[in-house]
Amino acid sequence: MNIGEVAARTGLPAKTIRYYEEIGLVSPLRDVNGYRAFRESDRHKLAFLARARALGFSIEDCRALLALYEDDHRASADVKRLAERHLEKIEEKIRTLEAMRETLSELVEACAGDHRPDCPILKGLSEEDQSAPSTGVA
Amino acid sequence: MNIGEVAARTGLPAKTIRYYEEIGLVSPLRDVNGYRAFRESDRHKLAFLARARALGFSIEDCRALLALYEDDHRASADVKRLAERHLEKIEEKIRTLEAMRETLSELVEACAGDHRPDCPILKGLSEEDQSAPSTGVA
DNA sequence: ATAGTCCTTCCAGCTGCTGGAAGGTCAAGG
DNA sequence: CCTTGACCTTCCAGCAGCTGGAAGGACTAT
Repeated sequence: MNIGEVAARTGLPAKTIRYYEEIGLVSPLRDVNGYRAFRESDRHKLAFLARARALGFSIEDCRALLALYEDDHRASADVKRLAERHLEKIEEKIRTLEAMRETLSELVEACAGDHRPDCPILKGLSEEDQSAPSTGVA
Repeated sequence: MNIGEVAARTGLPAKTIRYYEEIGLVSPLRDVNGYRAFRESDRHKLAFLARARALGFSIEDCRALLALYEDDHRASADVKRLAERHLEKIEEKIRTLEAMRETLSELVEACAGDHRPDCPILKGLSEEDQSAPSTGVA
């Protein structure tokens, strides 16, 4: 299988697949012409990665998940721990975004949105009394 | 005011303030010794930026907001449009993250998390029948 | 004079790709 | 045999938004 077919079948851009090879997530063979030759197992790995990435796992998490996936003697506890930590990060991000939404939607609602310069949004952003809210978002 | 004081009073790291100067968001004066000399107006701008960033606005959005803030003849409609577009992006991100949380928490719950290798999380990630979910997340 | 804390610039690196240039390879058609 | 076009290759640069560190100057207190 050439990279184009793998890309089509996994939904990953060819560029991304090359990048994953570069960082050692997959190691396709090479044809004599220099083209990457993907085995079924490579394609399978890449599909796994695509799904893990779609769930928001970092590349390093994906690497760990893949290692666990390929380890017959893994303990499901290790996988679960990883997933739980990730779940917490997602929930944290959701909370941060919801706080932003809350504040922002209040400001937006208060704004007339007409030709005049008076604007509660700008006013809210320039108010001195609130210390800069630290969202801790990455 | 030196950078240290501004950093302490805005909550922004000095490094970030230097970066904001580099990209033209603020233009502090310079003392004869080469130190940045921040005016009240600079500090105010930086506090504005800190709050806008905390609401998740991109740097370019912040630049636009700052320009509107300093334009006495702005129309609040312009500010509102910008904020609404950003609000939509936030909501989109929340939806994406909630979908991740949904899937992930199901997998986590299904996983025994013990010493055995059987793991619904890894199984879920390796299943072929579902095409790689496209979350459209950035 | 010295120590310690500030400040300066510059360069490199983080995540996870993505775009583009310059060029090799292959299959089909004339 | 030659060309066209679609594929593939490598390499280099860039995105956002900082962050860390090195190397060195400036200021304050003793």
